[in-house]
Amino acid sequence: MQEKIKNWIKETLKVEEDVTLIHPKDMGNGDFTLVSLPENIEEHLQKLNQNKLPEIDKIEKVDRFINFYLSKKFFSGSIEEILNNRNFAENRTLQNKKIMVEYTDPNPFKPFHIGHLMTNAIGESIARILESSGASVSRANYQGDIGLHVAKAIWGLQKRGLPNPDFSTAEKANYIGECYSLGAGEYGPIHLGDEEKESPAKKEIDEINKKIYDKTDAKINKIYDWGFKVTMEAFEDLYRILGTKFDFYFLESEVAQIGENIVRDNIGKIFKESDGAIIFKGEEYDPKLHTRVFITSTGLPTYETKELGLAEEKFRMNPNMNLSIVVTANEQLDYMRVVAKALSLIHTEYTDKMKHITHGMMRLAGGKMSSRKGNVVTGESLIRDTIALVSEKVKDRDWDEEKKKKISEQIGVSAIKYSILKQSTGGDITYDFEKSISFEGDSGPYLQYSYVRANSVIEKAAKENILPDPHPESAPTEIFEIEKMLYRFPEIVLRSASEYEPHYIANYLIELARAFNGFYGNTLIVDKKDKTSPYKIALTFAFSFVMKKGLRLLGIEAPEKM
RNA sequence: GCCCUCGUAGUUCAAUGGAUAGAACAGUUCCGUCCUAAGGAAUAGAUGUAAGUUCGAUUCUUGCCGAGGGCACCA
Repeated sequence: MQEKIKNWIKETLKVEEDVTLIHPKDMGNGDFTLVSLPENIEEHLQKLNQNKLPEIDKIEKVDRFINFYLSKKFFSGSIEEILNNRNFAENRTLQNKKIMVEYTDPNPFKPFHIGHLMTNAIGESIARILESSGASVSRANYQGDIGLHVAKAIWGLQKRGLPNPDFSTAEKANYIGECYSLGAGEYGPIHLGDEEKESPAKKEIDEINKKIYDKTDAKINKIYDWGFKVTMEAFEDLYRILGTKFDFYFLESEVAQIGENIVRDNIGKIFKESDGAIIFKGEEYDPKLHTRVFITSTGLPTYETKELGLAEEKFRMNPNMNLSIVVTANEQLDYMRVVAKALSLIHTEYTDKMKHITHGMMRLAGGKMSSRKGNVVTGESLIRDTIALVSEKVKDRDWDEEKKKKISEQIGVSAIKYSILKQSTGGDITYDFEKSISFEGDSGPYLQYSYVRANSVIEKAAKENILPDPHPESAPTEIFEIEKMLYRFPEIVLRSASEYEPHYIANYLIELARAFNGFYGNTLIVDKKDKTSPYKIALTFAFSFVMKKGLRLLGIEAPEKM
């Protein structure tokens, strides 16, 4: 609609350059506003009025703004479109584009952290938003299956012994996480007064680390295989609850050699030797970049090198890929720029096909983290605790156990995901545990609740045999705020996709829910005596459809009951 | 020291260079037999600072102040 009005304005006024057409902040100022310079404004107004589009009811001038009011007919038409078009709000801007999104990236043998939870929520939502623009999206997960962290966990497992076989997968994974913490704590130097001494555990852990690489110790191999399987299974359980299904799993051990070959093939051209290490001098290409080590003086490939191997592997596995997106925390921003520069020198054809999206840290309000005591708040425990608290709230509902479990998961996950996605990616967020479980106001459960309310209205209408009717003849003359918002959904989705920003959708949905709840509170929707009831029910249908679709784009499920 | 990100109500967050800077939580008031009150209505409260560009700046540029992250053998 925005494009249509823009084109009409350009044609009518015979201007070539783009015009500024926006939604006014205050709906009392119409549905669209043309911002123009003071000269000729009267003349423009006259021309526009003479050549008025059928969808436009009224045009008026306030200061230098020309405001357009859409007609009731347009709104009822948009409601009709929402009801008839299952693909409403989808677009084809990325049709035939192959995009890979890498996100989550937890490490086997380590806990699923809050950071992984954030990356997952953002990555999944971006994947879905791109899909709704017609892209063919594959989801990728990259995991560190080798390295010191694994050795620390195995050292801890040897010290404490394997967990009780009756433990659930999640409990076993937590146990492994504790063993990792034990190993990590013992690895550091011991302080004796002012003296610093290497801990005896360091030597043992380094020894284990070597054996993990060369696979010569049968006992360690066995623990490794068991631990790898347990943590990966535990991650899968979380992905199921979170609503993610990955198409590709990349492992550090698989891409390390590929990356090393790339680096060694380009020594002298792109990479240089320095103090025995192989480095890339980023600042020679761009003052904003810096030098990074790709292969250490002991001959081991670093993270940067593995990242090169990973990129190459992605393009190999997914030929003709148009875009490779990686979602990580902010702290990787500067490394990734250097890596991206090196990669674009090796493969110029990748230069415009890589995008790095970063997010901030999640801080927990109220001092909930107490790592020393071992009860660290992990992503896994955050999900578990939130769901448990929701379960408590719905325990008296008249549903069977399975339904209670499912709905508690849907609500708990939405509480967490919404608090991550409601604000722009990039900044730190504060997760207030207490607020999230109170479900008040600006929250995922509030959106879900609005959806459930709409559905129960629809159910009631069905029982009373009132059919929805979006045609203007049955519409009340009043134009509801909710009508003025529903038709804008496709614009919001488009913007989210082009900026890779889910929060536009989250903010839109909260305003939409508020508009619907206002409508719901002030209007009797299902009423046999009311001739406009079928229109109001159609409106409710349209709201329910858009809300469900919007929640889906955020990676949040819409429960049938709450 | 250099590079990146960011400073908006008491708090947590919004605002494609446009109108009176939007919400939510906390505060003060109302609305209970009703399509689920996990709700609705009302009320009060903010752009770190100094310049510049512009008809017009929270948004763009620069200085300063403040916060976080990154700057070679960890990932």
